[in-house]
Amino acid sequence: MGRKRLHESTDGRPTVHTVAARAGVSIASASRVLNGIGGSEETIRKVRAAAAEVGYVPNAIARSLQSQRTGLVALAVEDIGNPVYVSMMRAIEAVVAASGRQLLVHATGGQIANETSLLRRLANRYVDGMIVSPIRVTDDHLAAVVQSPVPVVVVGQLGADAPVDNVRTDSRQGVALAVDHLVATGRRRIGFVNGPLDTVPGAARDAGFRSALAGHGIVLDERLVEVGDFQYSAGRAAAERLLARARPDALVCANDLIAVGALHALLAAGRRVPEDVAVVGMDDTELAQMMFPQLSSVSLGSAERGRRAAELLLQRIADPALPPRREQVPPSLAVRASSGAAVPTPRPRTEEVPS
Amino acid sequence: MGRKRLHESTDGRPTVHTVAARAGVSIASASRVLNGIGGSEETIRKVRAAAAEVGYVPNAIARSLQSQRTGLVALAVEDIGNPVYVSMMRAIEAVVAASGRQLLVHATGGQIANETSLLRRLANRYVDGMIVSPIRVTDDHLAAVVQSPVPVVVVGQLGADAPVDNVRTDSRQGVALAVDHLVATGRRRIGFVNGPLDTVPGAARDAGFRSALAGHGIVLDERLVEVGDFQYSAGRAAAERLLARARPDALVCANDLIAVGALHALLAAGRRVPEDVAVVGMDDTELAQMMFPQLSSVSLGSAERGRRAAELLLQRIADPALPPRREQVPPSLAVRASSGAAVPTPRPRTEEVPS
DNA sequence: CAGACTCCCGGAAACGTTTACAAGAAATCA
DNA sequence: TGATTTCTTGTAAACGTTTCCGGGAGTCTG
Repeated sequence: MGRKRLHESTDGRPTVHTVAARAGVSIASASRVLNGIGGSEETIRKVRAAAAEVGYVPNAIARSLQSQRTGLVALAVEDIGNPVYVSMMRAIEAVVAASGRQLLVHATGGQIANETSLLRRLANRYVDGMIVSPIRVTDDHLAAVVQSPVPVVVVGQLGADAPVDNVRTDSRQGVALAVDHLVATGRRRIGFVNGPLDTVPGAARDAGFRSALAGHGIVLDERLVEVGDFQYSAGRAAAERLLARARPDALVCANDLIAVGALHALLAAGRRVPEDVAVVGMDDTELAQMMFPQLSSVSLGSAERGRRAAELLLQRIADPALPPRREQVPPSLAVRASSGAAVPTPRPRTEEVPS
Repeated sequence: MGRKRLHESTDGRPTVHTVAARAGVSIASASRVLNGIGGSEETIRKVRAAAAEVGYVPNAIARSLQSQRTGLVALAVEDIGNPVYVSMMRAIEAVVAASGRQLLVHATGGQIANETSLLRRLANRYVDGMIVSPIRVTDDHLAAVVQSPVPVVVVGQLGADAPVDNVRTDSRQGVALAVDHLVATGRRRIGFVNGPLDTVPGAARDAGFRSALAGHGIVLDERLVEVGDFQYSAGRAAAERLLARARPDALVCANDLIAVGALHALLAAGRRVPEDVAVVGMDDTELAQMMFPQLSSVSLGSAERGRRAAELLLQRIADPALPPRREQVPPSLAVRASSGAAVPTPRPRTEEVPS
């Protein structure tokens, strides 16, 4: 009686039951045909026809519940407007796509609540695995990562010995590369425009800057240090504040967006780059090459870190029992016009121009 | 017998059965407590404790199968490296987040197969709805959109009367705005660096350029038209080819990335911007303001289009029976230094600088 | 104190799919 | 022809959750 109405809802979308009924076979046979395994010619024909007639499209959620996988992988980053994450994403995408999965990206906007909620939501089986690149880390956050039901790989620094797959770089050393280069080219009043100190990269870069200066025996003038956030306009504002009270002969910037902001601030203040002030950015994004003058920038290997993170993730999905691994990608410095000794500003040298 | 082992797998993660058994209540009660509906104090205490002890985390896939919704919305775009999609994404994100849902982004890389496969996969219930912004449209593609089991909103041009929610702009008119402006400021040899003609926006902008010139009675010199793709480096290469064979006094570029490439090509060729050649980009992205000189650019209202698309999507999710709607956002022109009459190049006027 | 009402609980159905298992039919082989 | 294998099919369990429904205990009301 009531039993009979089970899968005959007139309004809803067709299910495998609908198809099976229409084809006059069992749902098992229908499912098998639709998945291309087995079935006599006659059955195959009938099921295919029935499916086409009713416009059957399988429900991926139900399939995933059964198969315990979704074929989806997620990447959570702060700010997708930052080109460093774009290159990281492209690298991840390539690896993930090669494994037949699809990559989804979520921008958390730097709100930690947002990121943990994402972890709690997506990681609860909507995706087969997840790569997160947090810039702030709290205990709550770390707990969410560790407890996640699906594999999670972290790009960036995490608690010292959290049992989590982790790909990092040494951004302290990265800042040191920039400082060394500037000192070697004769700069002494080196300023620093950083992101927030309560972020992991912000803190690391601050420490790196101080220790690098100390390594050269330079006493840091605190007026040469300013903090904004990791965006263009805040970077510009921070640089303007700095320039209003001090006269640096070089600026190290905590990422390329800040560096572009600093470039604007400098030119608006009538300082020439690099003649009066050298500028070095960080992350070595596409943006660095798009600017005038082209920006020197410290590469933190974002594409490489993304690639490795994706590989770690796929390995762990294949074998969840693996021990936690940690990989490190070394920074390197790309010297371009913005920190060249006496390169004329507006005309980049041809060999530095991307082809 | 075998019946008893049902939910006692020793290896797997805890389920609501595990929690219920441990708390000594039924799964119904456990579920109710975990969802915060009903339950005596005693039951609530026991279930909460049991859940905490076993580290229970609900399986979102199973929940979605039951509830027929996931709380996720997807956005599929070509190239997430293009800042125009970043601003669109931000606008969408704001609307979607306000509805308590999460936004996921997928970059299709312009491969049409990729996009239809995404539609076929994600739209099959992994998400509650989807916004797609295709630049190439095939019949197959259109069929995938129309047949999608979940609501889909298209940003951009689609077949004339496809029964699909659609938010578009008039990019022909957008190009006309640029041309009108250049003509009004005395330019006559106006070149055009476009994206691929087999894309919807590429074709529309080509048509717009030609008809705008014709509207001013200017005969188009075909050597002033060049095609690349919508990326920076291809745009630069295209501009170089154009400059090698013609001497424009202005360049209209089909988007801001191309415009930046053109800027490089011009400066590398020793032409001053805007004194020798005026440049106008398209999309009015953040990038336009980051360049030297700051780029004039035609805004196609990407943020507004995103916002409207998100609203249409949410409305349709709430009521799938709505008739298909179409909205249009008018273009507008932001004039900056790159097309100013005689503004000195390196120093942008302060009022044009973002604060 | 009987009846009505509320509250809490457990059994079981339901979401839509895949798949283990067993049984029946057909084909092969000795 | 009888036994064995192969192929196809259908029944039903399973994935993990939510929720309808009915029953039982307790409380209120007249």
